[in-house]
Amino acid sequence: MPAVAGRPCSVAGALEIIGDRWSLLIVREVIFGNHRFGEIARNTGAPRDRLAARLKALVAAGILEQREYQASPPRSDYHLTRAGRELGSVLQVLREWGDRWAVESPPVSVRHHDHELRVGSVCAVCGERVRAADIARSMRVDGWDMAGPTG
Amino acid sequence: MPAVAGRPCSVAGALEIIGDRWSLLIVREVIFGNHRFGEIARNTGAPRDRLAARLKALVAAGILEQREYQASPPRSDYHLTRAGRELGSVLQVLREWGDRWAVESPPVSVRHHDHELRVGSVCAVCGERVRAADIARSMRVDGWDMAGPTG
DNA sequence: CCCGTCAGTTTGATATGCAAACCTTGACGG
DNA sequence: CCGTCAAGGTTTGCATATCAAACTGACGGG
Repeated sequence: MPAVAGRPCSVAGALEIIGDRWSLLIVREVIFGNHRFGEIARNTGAPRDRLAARLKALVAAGILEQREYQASPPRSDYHLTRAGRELGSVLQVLREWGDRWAVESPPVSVRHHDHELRVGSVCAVCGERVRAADIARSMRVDGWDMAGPTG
Repeated sequence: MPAVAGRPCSVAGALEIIGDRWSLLIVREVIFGNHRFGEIARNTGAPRDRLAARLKALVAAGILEQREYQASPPRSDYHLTRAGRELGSVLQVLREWGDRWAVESPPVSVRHHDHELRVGSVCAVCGERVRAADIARSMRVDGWDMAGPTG
């Protein structure tokens, strides 16, 4: 019996960690250079108790690390680990989708050299642009195929 | 006063639409070719009432469209719109992150031509690989900069 | 007639989310 | 001293959301 219901899948696994209402916004703020509890609370709009709980969970999940920047009274801020930094590409893609479909005009400008950044997906192996037609999926775990559980 | 608290941002806007526990798993299943209520319920593990509510919301948000495949008794299935299809790249990136950080070994294999797909980000404008150091951000809305509200 | 399928809806207990107030340590001002 | 303020949370009390499981209603087959 699997630990969780539903198809075993890395997307589900990822969402288990960062798929709540505030995690990605927290990571966004840390990427933006806002490392302190108060800054993150203000800029995300998250309730303080939720934020405290999520920060704790993200530290436990290895996405953030907590650094004490003064000892007395104890004050700490939050920095990205490698796993956290790699969420940057998730945020980029999500931002582009949001720019197109969720807002009227992009509220945040992202410059790349001297032009606006627009991310595109390529296959890192062959360098080709990724198109749905060139992709084939299959399940690697017993008891599942693409249609669902086989048992 | 803004409609929602927190920084105005496309990521927040996107999460407003697909940032709940089930939406991306629903889209995943539809991409996988599972279009019916029962299939999606079984393969995501979502409770049926939540699923019904999310499907309704995703249709309203223009991510899915509902098609009646028989009239009596009325039965419909769900298909992706353009906006929904474009969530594919979000899922790809999220899957890669999950493969690296959320699971022990990738449960789903994605083949591109004759090799395993690994997505990489490039700038669609200049073609260069995207690196954090080449990126500069700024807010386009009054009252906010990268540090937070200026008011 | 009875059973099964499908797409939801209803129900009732439980968990989660929220805003706001509160706590603690210390710095600063008078 | 005394009051006030800042930071980083924690506590409280209430409202809402979520869940599993049972139910509905329209069919179709045997």
